Amino acid sequence: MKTLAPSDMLCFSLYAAGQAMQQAYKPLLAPLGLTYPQYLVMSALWTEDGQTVGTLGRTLGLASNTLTPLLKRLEARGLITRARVAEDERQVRIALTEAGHALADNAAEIPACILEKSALTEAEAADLRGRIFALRDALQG
Amino acid sequence: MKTLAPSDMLCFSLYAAGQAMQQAYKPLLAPLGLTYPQYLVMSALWTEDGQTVGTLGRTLGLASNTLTPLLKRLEARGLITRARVAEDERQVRIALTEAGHALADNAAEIPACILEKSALTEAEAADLRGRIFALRDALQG
DNA sequence: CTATTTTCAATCGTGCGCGATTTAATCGCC
DNA sequence: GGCGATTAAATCGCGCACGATTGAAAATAG
Repeated sequence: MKTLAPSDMLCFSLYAAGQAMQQAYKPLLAPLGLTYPQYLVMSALWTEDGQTVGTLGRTLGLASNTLTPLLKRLEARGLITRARVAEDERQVRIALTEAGHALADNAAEIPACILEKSALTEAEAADLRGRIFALRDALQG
Repeated sequence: MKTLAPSDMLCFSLYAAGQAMQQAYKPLLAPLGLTYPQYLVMSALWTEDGQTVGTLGRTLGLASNTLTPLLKRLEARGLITRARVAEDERQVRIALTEAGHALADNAAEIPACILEKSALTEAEAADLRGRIFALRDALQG
């Protein structure tokens, strides 16, 4: 059994494309002062404000050991607030500040820019996205 | 313009699938004592031994600031050697030790295991790999 | 109603990724 | 041959990811 070269590995294609994607986002996120994982968190909050750390983690596939420091940085920037939930003091609710909410406007053009860089049509991108999510589901199922 | 939820983003599918892939590899790599990036480096060396740090970096899309510490760990484990190239003392050649070469046998079944976990046929996996590499190329082109 | 178990977030340590800089060797040009 | 420019690797610092543990709050069992 010959060992596969990275260029023949499905896993490496994901690894390399994921990094290329982060590089593609970098110049678009730099004006917002966000890293790529921070942008994902903000996107989740723009979609649904007031999520708990646990809900955010389930959405993004991240645990508190990753999210807590990241959220503290967003809080330090004044983009979010972190507060214990009254009904269940174990949970921490993340809420957008006015500045955090306003940042969505500055990020509005990013998806179109990325789609353009990807050289895919909207339909092709949606199809590929579906296949990749299916792969993720199969891998962790 | 409404902001996209992570689940509607092509970038997030890559991000999430990449992490799921690493998780899928983890139990297979644990017996070898390798992390996933270390496995990619070893795979590159199993494919072509004696590469320089720069060549490895170009193959994997990693710079010396990532590779140097990783390679030092592999060297400390006795899997590789690091030596300056005589004709050009700026370069460092990475060579497999006997142990490093032998480790390929223990890793021989990994690609088949991953393919099985992915729930794809070989042809489907190859097609998806091609599309994802094409996306990477478009993003960094 | 107390005791055990479970759940949620935070903390700690390790290993990537990468921007920026440094050091050293080689190349190009004169 | 000498010298500035380029190239290769290493170093430094920061921000993720994640396994493991901790501490506190809530749910459950007895």
